[in-house]
Amino acid sequence: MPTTRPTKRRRASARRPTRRPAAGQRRAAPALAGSDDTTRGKILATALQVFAERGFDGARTRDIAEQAGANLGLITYYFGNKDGLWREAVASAFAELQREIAEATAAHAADGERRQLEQVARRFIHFMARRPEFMRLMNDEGKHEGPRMEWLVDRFVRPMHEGLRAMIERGQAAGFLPKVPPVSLHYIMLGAAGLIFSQAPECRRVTGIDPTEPAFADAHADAVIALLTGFAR
Amino acid sequence: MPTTRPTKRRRASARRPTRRPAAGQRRAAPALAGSDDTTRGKILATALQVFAERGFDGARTRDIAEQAGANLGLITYYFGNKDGLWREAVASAFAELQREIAEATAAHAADGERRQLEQVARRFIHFMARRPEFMRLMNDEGKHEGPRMEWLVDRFVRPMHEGLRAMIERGQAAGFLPKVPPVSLHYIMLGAAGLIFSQAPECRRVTGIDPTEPAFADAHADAVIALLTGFAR
DNA sequence: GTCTATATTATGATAGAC
DNA sequence: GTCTATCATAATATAGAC
Repeated sequence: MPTTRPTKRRRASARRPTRRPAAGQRRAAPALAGSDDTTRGKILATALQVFAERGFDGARTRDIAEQAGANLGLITYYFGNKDGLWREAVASAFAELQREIAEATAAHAADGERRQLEQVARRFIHFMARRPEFMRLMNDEGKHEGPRMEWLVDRFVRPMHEGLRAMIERGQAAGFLPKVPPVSLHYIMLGAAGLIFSQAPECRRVTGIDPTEPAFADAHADAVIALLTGFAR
Repeated sequence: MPTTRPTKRRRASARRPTRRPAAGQRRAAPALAGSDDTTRGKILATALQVFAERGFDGARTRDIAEQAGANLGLITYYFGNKDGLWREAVASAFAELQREIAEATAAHAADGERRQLEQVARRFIHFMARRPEFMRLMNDEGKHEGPRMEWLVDRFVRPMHEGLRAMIERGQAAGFLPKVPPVSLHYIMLGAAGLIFSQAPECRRVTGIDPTEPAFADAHADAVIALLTGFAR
C-alpha cells in the first residue's frame, strides 16, 4: 500500500498552477535546488534537505514551509501536493548530479580510460560529501516497492546505472577493474563511496569524525579508488 | 524536533506491563525476532520488517498489528508505545547479528588472521542478504540526529564498530588490508557488503537481478572479499 | 491476553481574503 | 503570490469489556 494515499479527495490534475507566470522573467538555472532564491526555489531546496533527512513519510510539509520561510499553502500552490514537491526536489538533485558527472567526464575525455574513471569517481565522491541528501533519498526509496521508487528508477536511476555499467565493463576489459559481476561492482562502488556520507551523523557519533569535512572526503576518495583499481597493482 | 513526539500525555514509565507472566514458561531463545510464535513474538518479527521497509515514521502500528495477525491494543500492552516496539525490534535484530558474528569468529579462531576476516566477512554478507532489514534500519536512523540514533549507536553500533576496527587494524598491520583510514575502510566495507541488499527492490527493478538469491549473494561476497584483500595479491 | 470502541492529535490539503 | 483559518482524516494511544 503506497504511503502517498491517493484518496478520493484528490482531483484529477486540478491543482498544479501556471508554474511560473510569463515566459520572460524565468531565471537562468532553475534546475539546481539551492541556486534559486525565489520562494519556490527556497521551498524546493528545503524540501530536498527535509525529505532526505526524514524520509517521505517523516518529512512534514509544515516543517518544510517553515524552514524555507514560506507559507504552508504555497506548497500546494507551486507543487500541487507533497508528492509533487518530492518529485521536483528529487529531479533537482539528479539534475545537479548529472551535471557534475557530465562535467567530470568531459574534463577527462582526453585522458586514458583508467584515469577518466578515477577522476569521475573522485568527483562523484566529493559530490556525495557535499550533498549527502542524494544518497539518503535513494536509500529511502530504493528499499521498498512503490510508485515513487518506480518513478525514480525509470526516470533517473536506470539511465545512470547504464552509464556507469558501460564504464565498469570497459574498465574490466581494460584490466584495471576486477572481473566480478558488474552489478555487484556497481553497488560496491556506490556503497563504498557513499555510505559514510549518508550516515554522517552516525559516523560522527560513533567515531567523532565528520566525514563531510573536505579533507576527510578527499582521503576517502583516495581509499575507494585505491581499493577499486589497486588490485591490479 | 524528534518524531517520537513525547507529549505531555505520556506518563513516566506507567505502561510497560509484566512483559511475560511467570518465569517457568519462557521459551528458549526469545531474542531472535523470527523464532517466536507467541503473539508478542509475531508482533516483534513483523515490526522489524515494517520498520525496516517503511522507516519509523512510515511504519503504521495498525499495519504491524494486522500483518502480525494481532490486535492493535497489544502493541501498547506488550511494548508501551511505538517507540518501545521499535527498540525491541532493533535489539532483536542486533542480537541476531551479534550471535552470527560471534559464531563465525569462534568457528575460525584457529585459522590465520586473514582467513578469519574473510570468513567473518562472508558470513556477514550472507546475513545481510538474508536480513536486508538490518541495513535498512541502520540507514534510516543513522542519517539524522535524534534520540533513536543515539540509543542505537551507544548501545549497539559503537561496540560493533570497535570490534570491526580491531580486525581492520590487525589486517592492516598484517598487510592484507590496505593502509587507508580505518574509519573509511569500515564504511567502505559496510557499504560494499550491504547496500546491494538494502536496496534490493531498486536493484531488481533496475537490473532484473534479485541480489538476495543465495547464489548471487555468494558471488557478491566473493567480489567484496576479492576487492578488500585482493590488492595485496 | 485479547478484543472493540474511542479520545486525541498531527498533518496534508483547501478555501478564500488580500 | 502570499497569507490566515479551517477541514478532513490518518494514526497513535487509551479505556475498559470480556
